[in-house]
Amino acid sequence: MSAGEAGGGRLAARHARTRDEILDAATELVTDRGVEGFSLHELAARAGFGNAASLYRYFAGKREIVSALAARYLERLGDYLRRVPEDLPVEEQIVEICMAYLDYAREHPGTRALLLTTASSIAPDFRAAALPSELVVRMFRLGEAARASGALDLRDEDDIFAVLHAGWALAHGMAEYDKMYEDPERSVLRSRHRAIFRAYVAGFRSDWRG
Amino acid sequence: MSAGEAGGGRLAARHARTRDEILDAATELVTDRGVEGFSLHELAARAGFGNAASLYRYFAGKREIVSALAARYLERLGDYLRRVPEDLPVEEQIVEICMAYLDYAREHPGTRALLLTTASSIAPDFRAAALPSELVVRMFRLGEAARASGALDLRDEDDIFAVLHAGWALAHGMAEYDKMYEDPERSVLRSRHRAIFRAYVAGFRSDWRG
DNA sequence: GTCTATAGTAGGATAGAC
DNA sequence: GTCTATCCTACTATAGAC
Repeated sequence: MSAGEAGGGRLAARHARTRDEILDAATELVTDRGVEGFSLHELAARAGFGNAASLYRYFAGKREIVSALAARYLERLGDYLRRVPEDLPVEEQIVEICMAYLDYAREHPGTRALLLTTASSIAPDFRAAALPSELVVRMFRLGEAARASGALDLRDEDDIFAVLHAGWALAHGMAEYDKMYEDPERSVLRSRHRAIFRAYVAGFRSDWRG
Repeated sequence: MSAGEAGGGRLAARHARTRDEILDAATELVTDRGVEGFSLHELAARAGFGNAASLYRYFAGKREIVSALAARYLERLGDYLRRVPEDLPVEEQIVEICMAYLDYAREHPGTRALLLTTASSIAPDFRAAALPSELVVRMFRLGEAARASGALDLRDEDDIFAVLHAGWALAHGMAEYDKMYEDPERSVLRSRHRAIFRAYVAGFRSDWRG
């Protein structure tokens, strides 16, 4: 290979690494103060630069940084969800997917907002990409399996949607609640959370329409 | 009564009315763009003033406006919750309280964030006051009644807390979800939402600990 | 590729005429 | 009580030296 190629490759790798480091620093700031609460000046300082100007060698501007950050953590949330074994019984699988969401929220506090909100003032056009469709499909398959096996009382697609809807809402709400009341003994609560998710699933076992 | 008193009273009333109008305008702006997304200039314009300076006759600054807004909507949420009849069966009462939260969220979109988040960049010290303790007490009484009557499988105070925790999370999450996917046929969904809340309560009827 | 310097903008808040 | 005018600060982004 030519020196030019090798040098280019190394430089590109270094460039990518620096981008990652900037995103690492941005993560801390976003966690602490939110997307609109941190400045590029602060970010540059935390990433080891003397001035914000240097950041523009790596990103076109704040919007691009926020976009890249959202993409990164969307991917990471996907990792958590994918880690749930597919061979678990349907009900447990639903519970564990909720737990995975909660785990993500605990381990990446403050990044969830990136995945949900349109950071309008930063990027009027920007909306975080959806979860990989592979995962969305998995959720619906799960609901379909619960319907087919009779594990849950689901009659049609609307019912399946209701269960998934409720699951997302519950997991999201619990993550939100936990964020407000941070707990020193967090590990104790995991079993508690799992029990609540089990109650949620159990609620759909027999007629729940009224 | 003296003319001074009467005049003072009238003027004070007019002052209060203007304050209210400002808050009305602020509600629209907060709903559209969020607490940090609107400027006093915009607010003044929408409230019928030519310039932001006039606002300072009514509020000390933006922080005070946001605080007053939060107080107003906290009170309003209280109204929704109080409207739920106290003589309903326990389970239904829990369901209807969740529905009341959802109704509030639908009818006052965008104000919920005020009640939850610390609007840090606007008011570093500000955190919305809690719900009137009267209402918090009611929730716990409700959980206690569900335990005592055996309507739900609750063994101790932690279990009661778990039910309430789950209810809040579910209602909050559903409101959040609905906000993201606004629906033209919203009224159709109310029965759907109620069914989901019923499923949630039903999940706690028999052993839900695993 | 990092720096200094600075342009350009926006928003909160105040002074003072009327 | 409302207006015009202005100060101050903070922030994004760019230009250009090194």
